[in-house]
Amino acid sequence: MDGSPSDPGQAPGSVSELLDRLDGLGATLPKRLGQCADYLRHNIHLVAVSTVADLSAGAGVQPSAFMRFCQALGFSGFSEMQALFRAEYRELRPDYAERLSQLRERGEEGPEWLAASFAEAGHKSLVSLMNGLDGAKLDEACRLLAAAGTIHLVGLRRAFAIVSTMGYMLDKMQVPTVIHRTSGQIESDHAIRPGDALFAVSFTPFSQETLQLAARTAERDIPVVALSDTADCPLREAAKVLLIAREVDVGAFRVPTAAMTLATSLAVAVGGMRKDRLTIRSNGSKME
Amino acid sequence: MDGSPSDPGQAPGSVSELLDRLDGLGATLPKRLGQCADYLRHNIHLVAVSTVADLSAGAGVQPSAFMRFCQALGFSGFSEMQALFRAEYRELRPDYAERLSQLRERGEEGPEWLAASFAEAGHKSLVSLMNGLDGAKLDEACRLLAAAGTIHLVGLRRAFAIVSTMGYMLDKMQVPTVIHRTSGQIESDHAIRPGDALFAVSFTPFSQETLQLAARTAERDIPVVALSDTADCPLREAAKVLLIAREVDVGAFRVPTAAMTLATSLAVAVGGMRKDRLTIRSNGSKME
DNA sequence: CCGTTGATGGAATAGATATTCCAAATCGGG
DNA sequence: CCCGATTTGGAATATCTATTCCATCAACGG
Repeated sequence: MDGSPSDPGQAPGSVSELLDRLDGLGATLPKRLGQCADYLRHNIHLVAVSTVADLSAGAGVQPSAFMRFCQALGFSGFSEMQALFRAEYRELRPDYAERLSQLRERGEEGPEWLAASFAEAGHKSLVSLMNGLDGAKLDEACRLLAAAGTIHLVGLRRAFAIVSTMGYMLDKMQVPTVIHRTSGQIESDHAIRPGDALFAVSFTPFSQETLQLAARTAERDIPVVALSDTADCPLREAAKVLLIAREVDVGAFRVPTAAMTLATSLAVAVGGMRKDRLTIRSNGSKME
Repeated sequence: MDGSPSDPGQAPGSVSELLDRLDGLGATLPKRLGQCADYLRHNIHLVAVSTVADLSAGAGVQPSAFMRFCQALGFSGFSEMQALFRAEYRELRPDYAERLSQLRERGEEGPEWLAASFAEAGHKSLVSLMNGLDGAKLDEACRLLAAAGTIHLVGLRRAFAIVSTMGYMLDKMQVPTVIHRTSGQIESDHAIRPGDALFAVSFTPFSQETLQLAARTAERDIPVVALSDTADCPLREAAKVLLIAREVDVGAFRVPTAAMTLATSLAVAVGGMRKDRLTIRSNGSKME
């Protein structure tokens, strides 16, 4: 049955299985098939809605080469591979898009319509978050916070939800954390000591309290990591790293979906690095 | 050029334009084309990845009927219509899916990988939120809160981010709101007066403080609206309406994307209803 | 009840698209 | 430098999909 020796004979049953196999094949593929593999890895989302001609052109190869590539992956041909992507697409796909279109029939502005709109906005925010995300900056932010003694969090108004969540998660992971509420007193400053770090969150319009705390902390050479919704925010002066999460709005309102997602990722990553540090320090005996 | 009188001659330039036109055509369509319209409204997401045969079968009509339907919408044929959906799909589509697949190459567990995972989880949470959303319950929740004098919010730990955001938004919309922090005192109770309403948020594992405040408030016949991540949560006894928002997790962690989206929708809807109420009361003179 | 108009189903056709095939090119080893 | 094995490009073909056409059917007005 399976003539060629490297062919597993079985086609992948899901997209992630396919990606596994792609990784498995590694660099053993001939030049043109390698181009196909690269192109596929970077443009998975196109498979469901494109033709072999489109894809092969994108990869810079002949259709026949792309065909051979599909077969090298274990499929009978392109159609079988595409079926996989289409099936996955059908399942995961927003029923909410349908819902939105149904809701336009009976008047808008109701809570359900709002929910659908905010959900759609959330999808878009997440997409744009990932499109604009700078891996290096994120790594750096992570490193700074993981290296700190105590992590100080500040964020008011809309931003408070973010620091509240981060504070809760960091605390659960046993990372020393303080949430600052600048209720008039300036005493916050003294709690932030050399060796600590400050994570400041502020969206337009920025609260003076947050900006000032960040500025004073930076002046004392304590590292500040900032999260905002725009790159030209006053925090960029004080911050060693400025992360951006912009939300898609519905009317004048927005859900902090992207910011929340980014902040949570950061918290979990920092928690993970901290755990490693602890494990090493205590000589491997303390786990979990 | 355009022979038929009812044909606008111009094809829609986007999916939402298409839906507009669908609504415009309303019930003027003959039976079979009406079936197509219905099916399309409920299955928009299938168009990009299906054939005329699939869709017409789904709608229960002949391919030729579906063809006529596409033309009635102003397209030259099905292909032109499908192109629209495919284009929209290509644009909106998660680059983050690609990113995830690229990241599997160079080791996992880094912050960027986490962000991509949480983003994907967020997409799924939003989809499942909208799939499971009960419009009637949401309306009812909205009505109860809009009718209240002051809206009281309670939620601790993970839930605090939710009430914090709601409190901020309601306040911005000039809805009288109090966020309760049960810092030991029971005095919270006295602040909640007849005519008010309580919005209680609690996720597993539930905090006693929230549950108890909700229970005591319900006993006093003050309406309680609850938000949780599971239907069998202790709040269901006290609550007149229990809303559910379940999050997809990454490992042991989750971002409160769905809950945040639902809560924000509720807040905006309530704010809208309040404004109407105000406008009516003040005899239409106060607008903005 | 009949004739006209519009809608419908199904088969025929035109057009894409996937898939295969083979000659030419390339590569690697002796 | 040559020979065999592999890979490649492009054209030929098979398959599948969209699209049209027309005979039949239902609805409606006279």
